Amino acid sequence: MRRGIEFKKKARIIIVDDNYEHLSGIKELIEIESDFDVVATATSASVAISLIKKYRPEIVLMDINMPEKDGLTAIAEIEKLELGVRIIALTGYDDPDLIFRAMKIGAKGYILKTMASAQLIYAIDEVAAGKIYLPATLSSRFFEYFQRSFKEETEEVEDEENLLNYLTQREEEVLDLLTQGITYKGVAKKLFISETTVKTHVNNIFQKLQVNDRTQAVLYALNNGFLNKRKVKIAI
Amino acid sequence: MRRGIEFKKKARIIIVDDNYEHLSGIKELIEIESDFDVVATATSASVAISLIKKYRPEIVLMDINMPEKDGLTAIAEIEKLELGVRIIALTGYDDPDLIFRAMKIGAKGYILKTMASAQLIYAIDEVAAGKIYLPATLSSRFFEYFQRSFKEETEEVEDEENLLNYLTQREEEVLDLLTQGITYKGVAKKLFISETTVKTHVNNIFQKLQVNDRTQAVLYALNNGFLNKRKVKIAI
DNA sequence: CTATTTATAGGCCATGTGGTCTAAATCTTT
DNA sequence: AAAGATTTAGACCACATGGCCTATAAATAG
Repeated sequence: MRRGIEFKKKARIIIVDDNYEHLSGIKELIEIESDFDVVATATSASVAISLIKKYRPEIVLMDINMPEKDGLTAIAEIEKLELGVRIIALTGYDDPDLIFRAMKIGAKGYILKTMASAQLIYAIDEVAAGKIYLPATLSSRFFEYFQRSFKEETEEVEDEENLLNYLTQREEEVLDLLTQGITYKGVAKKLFISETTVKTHVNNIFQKLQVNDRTQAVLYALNNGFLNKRKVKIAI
Repeated sequence: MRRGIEFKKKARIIIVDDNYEHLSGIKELIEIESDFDVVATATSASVAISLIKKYRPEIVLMDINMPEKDGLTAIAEIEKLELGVRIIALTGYDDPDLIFRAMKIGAKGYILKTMASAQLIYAIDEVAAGKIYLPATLSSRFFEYFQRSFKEETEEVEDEENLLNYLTQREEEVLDLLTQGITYKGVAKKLFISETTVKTHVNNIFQKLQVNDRTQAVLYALNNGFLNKRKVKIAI
């Protein structure tokens, strides 16, 4: 929109792809069809990382199907450097899990090799402008995967019998302190009750949770959303 | 594309909005501009839920800024019913947190009231076709929020000194068994070593983790990505 | 080839933990 | 008002746990 008025800095790009044919193909495409500046290319992730440190490009196009060090690991490593490099993942597969993982570790875009070249340029444009770019088809997949993984997560917790529901208020308080690694004495002091009372509560908790020591009780509590209960209430 | 050839079932829609003006506006818009069937409308979430149970619509347009029972809670409840209803969240705010939460609990679309009516129809079209629809601007926000929350999550774990790194392999094995709530005896059996050896390891673990009982050790391990280490290695 | 680390194991003792039983005061529910 | 659940508390006992110490074989590092 404001093109032509604002100063247009050519974004510098590094392309990484173990397939040399494809690499030079993309390079040419970008040089001809766009006004980005391809400052370097690499056919392996390790070389790419040193090049990135050297050239500090704005954008990295990263093939994530490479032998030895794979692209995802490379992306994670680059992100860790915190150089402000914006990485676009490039691959032949529209596997939702792959997309999800790439976005999770910080990729700012994800495009398929089969996509039209115009879309590649557009993606770079968007990412260079600070946005995140996923083609509509992929973002749909991403969302499905996202929702599915989230549903499983909450289902696991709410599923069937959650023995935590049988605990009384006081027992929950005691368990809460147990999950902080506090002893009988400590709990007694905090709740202003005697140590034996705490023991009684703890024994009742064990029976209700069907465990026989505090570690198992704490693990049960943690695995069954004891701490999450509050979090979920606030978060959703 | 295959329009006209395939049998076109009119998707049934229920619209929920506490603002009556707006509600009827959308209703008219849909009835005139699309061929969806608005089977009912509601101005409160609780009424909406009973209507949904009765009419079993394919699509629900849900305003998420409503008094009393808010839209997000309503969406969560409807999703829990597992009626296969596809919900589109409708609101005036493009708050990324709100978008994220809506998608998290299962909304299949999210559109702003300020958006053009054509976009609303398009969104319904997409969602009715089984896809998930987020306008480009919102999906960008969503992704940013997604990445940010994920980054924080991993940073918390990798941050600074992780005392777990000082543990030897054997100590990690022992701790692993402790995080499963196993006693000295059990650990000894599993590792084919004597009970006193286990105690020695455990004591060393305590010192390294700067704790003084197993519960605290387990909690430290869990909070500092002990179990995640493997997961992360496999997952990323 | 020594020095260090790691894994192994034992003893001793204080204290924490868990099992079981009883029981009273208080609060809910019917 | 009676029945039931919850919270409180005690006694008793077996055993698990944790602190502290020493010590040896094996592996690793310098």
